[in-house]
Amino acid sequence: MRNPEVARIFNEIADILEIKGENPFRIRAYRRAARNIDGLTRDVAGMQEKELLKIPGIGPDLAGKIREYVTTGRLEFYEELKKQAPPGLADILSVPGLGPKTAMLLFEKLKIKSIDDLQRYAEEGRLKGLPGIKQRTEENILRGIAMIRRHSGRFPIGRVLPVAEDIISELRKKSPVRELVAAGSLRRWKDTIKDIDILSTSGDPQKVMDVFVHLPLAREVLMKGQTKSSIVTGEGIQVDLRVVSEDSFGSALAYFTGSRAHNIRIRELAVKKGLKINEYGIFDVRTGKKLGGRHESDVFRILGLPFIPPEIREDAGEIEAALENRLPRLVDIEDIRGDLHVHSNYSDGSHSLEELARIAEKRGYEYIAVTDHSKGLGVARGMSAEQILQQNREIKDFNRRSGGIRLFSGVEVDIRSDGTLDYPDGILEKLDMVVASIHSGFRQSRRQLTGRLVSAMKNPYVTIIAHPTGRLIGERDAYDIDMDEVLKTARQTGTVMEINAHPLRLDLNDIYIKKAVETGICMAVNTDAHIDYQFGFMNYGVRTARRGWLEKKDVLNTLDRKTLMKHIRNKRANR
DNA sequence: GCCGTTTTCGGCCCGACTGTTTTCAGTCG
Repeated sequence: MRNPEVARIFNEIADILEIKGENPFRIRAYRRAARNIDGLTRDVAGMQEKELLKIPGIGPDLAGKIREYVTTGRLEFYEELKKQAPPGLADILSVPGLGPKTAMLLFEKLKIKSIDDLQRYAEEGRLKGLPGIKQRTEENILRGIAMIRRHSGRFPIGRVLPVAEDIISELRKKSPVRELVAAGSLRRWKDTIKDIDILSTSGDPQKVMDVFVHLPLAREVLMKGQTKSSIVTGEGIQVDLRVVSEDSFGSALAYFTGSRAHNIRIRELAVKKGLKINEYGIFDVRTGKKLGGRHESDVFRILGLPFIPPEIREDAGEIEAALENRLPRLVDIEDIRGDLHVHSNYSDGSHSLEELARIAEKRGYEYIAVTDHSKGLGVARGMSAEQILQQNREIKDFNRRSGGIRLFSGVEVDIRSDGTLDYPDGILEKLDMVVASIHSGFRQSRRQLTGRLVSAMKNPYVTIIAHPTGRLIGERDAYDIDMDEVLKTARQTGTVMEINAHPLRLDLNDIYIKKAVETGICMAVNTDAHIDYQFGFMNYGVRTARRGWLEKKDVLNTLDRKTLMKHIRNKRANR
């Protein structure tokens, strides 16, 4: 897959062009192309010019550049550009408050071409005296450098959401807010978040701003204005708060939910219809009359579009789908009837089977699958063959007694480094369902890792592949597998792919989910819960599923118990 | 550099805040 490479190069080209002060629309064209290539499920290396031209934002020029790069491994235009602006120069654009104009100035006047250079000059007070730079700017640059040295920028959503909830509840208690919601990438449920955007309405915006910048968790105040302020929390997360009037709330919410690329497309549509959209409302350009803005739905309605759910507002085809009235009907948390991957105290979970059943019942589930670790996973107190058979008997016994919730007997069987499973088929066939996953040998070759998953999927008793890429957001990269091959095999064998809802996993991720949907395979959204509160992770999983355009019909655990069992037996029968 | 029910040229989303300015450019989202 060459797409990430091509996307990176286009982004770097955009950076350099920006520093050179080129036409902003040309720069935007490169960035848009980069983004669309990155989100593509097909490899651009295998596409002919004609197919490339069908990608939004790719015209004859960029199609040619893509072909040049994938066939020769080199892009002449890019090599030339790098000679004109040193590659490190683009890095200093990551310093907050420092943009392309300043970068060029610093390079021309002082030959600064890296963040290290910049820091040295700033510390020695040698930036002062350049046009537009005085004491204050120098201080801000040093603060900015310190900040990016502390944090790489994006945080897993599971770490950010609780912070946002804290801030929202504090503001509710201490300031005169009416509406108060998180917007931005948090409302779109991206798996990683750069900053928290909060939107509110209030009769006294100034008071809200005052309370906000004095919140105990505000370590630093980046800016404070009449209607907009920014702070940085102790964890290093930037939080932007915006206050608007009640009758602008809807348009402001649409605007601050983004994504930016989505907004630009929406506003382009508006311009074509003689309308103007900003955070204050939707206006008729000719008469200046305000047509709406109180409710977010106004924006879509006035444009003649169906409502687009926040999770898919990425300019990744949702605008086209809306225009043609073929938006997906996304799966909803209410559709989920059970969890097919949870652990008990038979292995490394905290609860007994009875306790798990009570927790699941409280959530309104019809069933859960108890899937403890297999013996190979010593660290997780994996079960011996005797133990799992014992557990199986206990589950059957429970189901006989229980009138309500149903427990499925299962296992999270380890896929060993040679691709074999940790239990023989003779044991697996006694269980209702089998979840299989990789827990070791992450550094094997792409071929080996792919082969392990493929051979596990070919086992008729393997129902679900759990956390298929093994990534831990911010801690461990996905291991190197050929996802096309894996999805193709899933399709052929009738194996289900998991969307692991743990907020550090969210694996498969949105991009792969979309690809899986296109491949036509069935998925399951599971929490992998080890303790009661983790059952609540289901929402993260469902939101991620929605980002991948997943519909209810694609999700195994939206089925009723009988249909679900039929699905599982189907694979076993087709061996 | 892309794009087209304003179609092969001339557009391309829109506004808030900061710092250094005496009216605005740069940056950000």
